[in-house]
Amino acid sequence: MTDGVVERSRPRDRILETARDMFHKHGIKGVGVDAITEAAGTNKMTLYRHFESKDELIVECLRANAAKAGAMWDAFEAEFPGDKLAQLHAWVRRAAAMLNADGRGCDMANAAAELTEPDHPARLVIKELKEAQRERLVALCRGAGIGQAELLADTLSLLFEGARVSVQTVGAEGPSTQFVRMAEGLIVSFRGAAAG
Amino acid sequence: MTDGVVERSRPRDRILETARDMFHKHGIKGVGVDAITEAAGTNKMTLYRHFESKDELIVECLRANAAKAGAMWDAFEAEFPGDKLAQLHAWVRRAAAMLNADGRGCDMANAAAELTEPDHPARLVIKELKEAQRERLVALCRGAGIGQAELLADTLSLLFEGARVSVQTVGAEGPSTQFVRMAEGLIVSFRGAAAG
DNA sequence: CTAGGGTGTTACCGGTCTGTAACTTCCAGA
DNA sequence: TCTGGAAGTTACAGACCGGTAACACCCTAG
Repeated sequence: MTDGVVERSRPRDRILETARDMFHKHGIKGVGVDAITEAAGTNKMTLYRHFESKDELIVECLRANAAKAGAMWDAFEAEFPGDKLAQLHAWVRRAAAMLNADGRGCDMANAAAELTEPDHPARLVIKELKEAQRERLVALCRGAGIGQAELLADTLSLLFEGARVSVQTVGAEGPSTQFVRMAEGLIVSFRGAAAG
Repeated sequence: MTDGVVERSRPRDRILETARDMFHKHGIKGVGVDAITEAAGTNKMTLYRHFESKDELIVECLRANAAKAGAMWDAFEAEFPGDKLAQLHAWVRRAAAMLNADGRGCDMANAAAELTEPDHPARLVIKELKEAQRERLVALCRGAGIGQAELLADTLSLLFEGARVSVQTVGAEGPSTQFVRMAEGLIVSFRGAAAG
């Protein structure tokens, strides 16, 4: 009931969406396939007809997350076409909004914390997404005319990543409240360094 | 065998130490009490004579981590008595060393990712330790004569936290390689702001 | 030497986990 | 209306989980 999301759509989509939601809320190892299928209004057999294992379901969920993240970046470009600096500021606002969304951190980071086997198929997806995110942030910084684009991008991404785990450990009233100020200050500082 | 640590000491200590090690490596939900006691060279009954539940064992492990972290801060004070700026630099070096220690992130953050129940006893320990760490970092920044001590401390702590999850997701060759440069740059920048 | 507490051993409980088999029901397209 | 595939249902396998009971052992303090 609390994890509902049982709109009428194809079972595979319902399972995927429900699993994403429940993994996010309760962690991957904290949710069994039975609970997922029940919340999705279907059953275990149907799940195993569409996904060959729970691990594959996990991977598919993470891929869906990656796709959603990709769409976010595209939305920035659509909203401020060509204006990379404006897109960078949009990213900061968007990141800050995520911090206040709920007390859970990044699904990718959480999955990496749980899936400790070094050759787990999910680790590849996680790494790919994180590297893609970094490249897009670097591209924004570079496009915004910032000299040390990689360094700023890495700094901003570590700050954001840190802020997300901070809300998960000490809550939304901790150091993460300063995220926007930090990020904006860094952007100003790096732009100043490029100009001066 | 890989998770050995079976020196001859009192069973309780062996269990605690082994559990800490295995929780760190494989995650909390990824390790059962049977595996812990076997690696500690003892048995499940002995575990339950010293800890009333797995949850209590978890809490005790996190407390041990907190104690070790506290000792680290005391070591800074012992090495550079009174010189808060030197202690701050020592913290940066120490933090960087932790990044290259192994691919696993902060035990507290990982535990927070796994233990999603909002009233889990471990969450209190996690929050307390993180807040204590923040206060000690703020004290160092303030003692070093930095004007916006809280802001610098929060920035450094988010950077470090982010770097730890970064090594866990993309590996040690990702953005975390720039951690020292970022941190030292920030310290210089904040000191300059105080002077000017 | 003896008593007693800490420890080890074995077996077990009820529950949950991922994953499968065999069968029934439903529904859309021809 | 017929048919074939997708979906639902029930039951189960085999493993593991946290936690407990009952009992044998050993080692040290008195």
